[in-house]
Amino acid sequence: MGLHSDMREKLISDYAKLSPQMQKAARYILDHPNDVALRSMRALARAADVPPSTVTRLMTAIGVDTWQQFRDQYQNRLLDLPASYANRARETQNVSQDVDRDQHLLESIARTEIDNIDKAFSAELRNRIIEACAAIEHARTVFVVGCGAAYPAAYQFAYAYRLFRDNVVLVDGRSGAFGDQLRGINRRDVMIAIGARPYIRDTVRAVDYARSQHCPVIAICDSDVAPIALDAMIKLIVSDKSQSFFQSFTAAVSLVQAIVALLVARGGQKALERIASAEEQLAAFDTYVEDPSPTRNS
Amino acid sequence: MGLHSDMREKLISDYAKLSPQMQKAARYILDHPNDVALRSMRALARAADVPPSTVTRLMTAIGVDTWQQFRDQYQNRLLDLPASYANRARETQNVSQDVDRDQHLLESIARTEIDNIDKAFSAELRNRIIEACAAIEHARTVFVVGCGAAYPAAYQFAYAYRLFRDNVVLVDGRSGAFGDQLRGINRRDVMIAIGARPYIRDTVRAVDYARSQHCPVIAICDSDVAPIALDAMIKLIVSDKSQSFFQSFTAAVSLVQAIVALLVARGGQKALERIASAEEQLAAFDTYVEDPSPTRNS
DNA sequence: AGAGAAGCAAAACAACTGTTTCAAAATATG
DNA sequence: CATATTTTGAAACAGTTGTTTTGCTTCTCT
Repeated sequence: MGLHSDMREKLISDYAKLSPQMQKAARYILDHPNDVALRSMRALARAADVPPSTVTRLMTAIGVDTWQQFRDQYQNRLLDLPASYANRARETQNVSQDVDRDQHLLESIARTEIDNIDKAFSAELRNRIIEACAAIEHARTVFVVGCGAAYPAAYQFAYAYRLFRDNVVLVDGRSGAFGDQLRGINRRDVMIAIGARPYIRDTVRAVDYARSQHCPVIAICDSDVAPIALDAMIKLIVSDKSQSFFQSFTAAVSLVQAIVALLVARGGQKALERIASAEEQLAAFDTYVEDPSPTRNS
Repeated sequence: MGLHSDMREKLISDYAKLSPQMQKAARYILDHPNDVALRSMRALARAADVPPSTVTRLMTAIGVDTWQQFRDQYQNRLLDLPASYANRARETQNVSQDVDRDQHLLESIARTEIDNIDKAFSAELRNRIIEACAAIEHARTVFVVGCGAAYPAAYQFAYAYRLFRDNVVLVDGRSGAFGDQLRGINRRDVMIAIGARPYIRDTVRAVDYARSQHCPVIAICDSDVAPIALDAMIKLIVSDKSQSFFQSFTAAVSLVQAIVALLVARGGQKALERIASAEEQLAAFDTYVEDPSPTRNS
């Protein structure tokens, strides 16, 4: 919560009680918080025209054990939120050994997942998501590829998208060769490829083929240099950090849902009508059970 | 002008021509730009699992004289970022109100998603997750059911779980009737049922059948009174709130991943060995594209 | 006025920084 | 298959890091 402002307030409240030289140092720090995050202590001392030892003494004077503790707070401020999660994760990792391990693992997983999603919706990514939507809207056919652990995300997109558009093909290689499903792909289509390390050969091959047919690719993956991201028109890089051996595709699923939601929002009334008719159709097939009670939130 | 993106583009464009170890380093840098700004070169090399000399070599390979030049760009980005936020916001506002609306929608989606996951890992739910793991560990066979939008979560569980246990059946009704896949289910098994309103008939029927055979049910759903949650041994209620017409299964996917992670953690060495052999098998089938280095999260 | 305390900066310190060197290992080439 | 080439990591390096120690100065108070 407090983060770097804890330090800031300590400096301000104790300012009067500090010795003149320490005040000089404190003042410089208050005026140049970024120097704390990015430069060395000695460099900062030089800039503040104070010997290094004064800065160390200042740390003990405001009740901070070490310069690194102090600096970390200022670095986290620069990183905005995400890093503070990581720090908390580290803290709790140290405490965990004696307390309930399972509980702690779950807490740690939750933090990581939230962090992943947070990054997936960063300002940078949001702009790319909007670009991706524009590309999808103009495409003749949308091909979605995702194998193994990435399959849920691919499926999710295809399933939701099909409720209001019928120009989507889920390339799953299930019904035999990929070739069948990719036949006729060309520059007027768009391929959404989802995958993270380790990259599955089938996915890479599908992307390569799409590219060879000049079909633009929207890559949802874990790195700018992932095989499926090379030469992609739009790269949506999501974090797949995970506590387990197994990479997390939560952020990818979330991202894919967001794309669909945005497409619907941009589609306006027409999209909503199509969804309504799709639901009617499902109801006609007796897909759903009757569903008496409304949702009741606690 | 370009600042840090100059460096980024150099890394990406030259990536193919770099040696494997340098690629590893380049990749880590592309994925963790903040580490460049805030940590030391040696610390970064350690995190990337690469000797320091490789990083230095990488610098010369991409035509940068010294690490400091490189780092400075990344530090500047960190300093410029907050300002550019405001700038971009203004820009987009001028360009079009639609883009602005899209941005807001995405922000709102992100908040909702994070909120959903937060709830999925509440203290109450964490205890139930641990109970669920215990039940799964003692089961003869684990049946997983999830239709429609819930299918990704079900698939996710089955896929990850199968990497270290072979007693899972993904009940998808794809290969004909559900009946085949549920044959022989009894009290020694456990069924994981995933679904939210509107409840899909097939899922409900599968749960009813399991219950009739005295098979305990772990229900992952949106309400205590969902048809699939009735008489369930363990109910894991997740929020599926969403900005769109379409409920979000992000939290369910995340929860399911957490269960698997916890099962592995509790399985200890034996589970890890099984995962290793499963991965070997996949490698033998030439599933992955060559990508020598193992996943390593920092 | 001088004993005592407080504030201060220079120097010493061990640990760590980024970089270069060099020999071994891996890979390609003939 | 042997040879040439590249790729690689351990060790060495000079410089810098944050911190502690040391001794000198400056002020205070009876």
